[in-house]
Amino acid sequence: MGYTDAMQYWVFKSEPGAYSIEDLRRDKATFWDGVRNYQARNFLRDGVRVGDQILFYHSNARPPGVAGIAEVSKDGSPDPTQFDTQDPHYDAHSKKDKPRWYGVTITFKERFPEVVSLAQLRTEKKLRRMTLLQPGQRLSVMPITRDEFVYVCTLAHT
DNA sequence: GCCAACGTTGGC
DNA sequence: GCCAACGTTGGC
Repeated sequence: MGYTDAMQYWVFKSEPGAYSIEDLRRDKATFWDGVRNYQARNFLRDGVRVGDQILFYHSNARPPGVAGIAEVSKDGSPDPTQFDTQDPHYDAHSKKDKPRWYGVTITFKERFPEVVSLAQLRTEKKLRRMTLLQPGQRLSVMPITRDEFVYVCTLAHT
């Protein structure tokens, strides 16, 4: 990564029952697979780069919210689960020479002392424009600004 | 468990 | 290309 690279910031969502920040702490790194939405796929394939910073969000949790931080450690590559007939994310329409779905590798950085809840995020005026908080926003991978990333980290340590 | 907001599928 | 039906997401 050179000095000219502009670091980017993202929210990755996961249901903690499926894969939590604690799982990532245990594994140290993981391939982020199973994303089956084209807009999120485009981010993973074309936007997310090594060194980018990630807010790790727990969805369908009590409470839902940001549980910690991860960092991208490998650029996008084809998601192997799309070719695995035994995997719930198998996609019969995807071809090996033209993969439809991508994932990146992320590395554990930090588990917050407490989850910064969605409810708290909504009370923060500085986060009003954050993609995560927009009505109907359901993407599992979405971009945020550096300021938003830093601010959520501050909240986690206050 | 409910349901609103989306995305996808498939008939036409 | 339209759009109704259906499936999924995810907060509450």
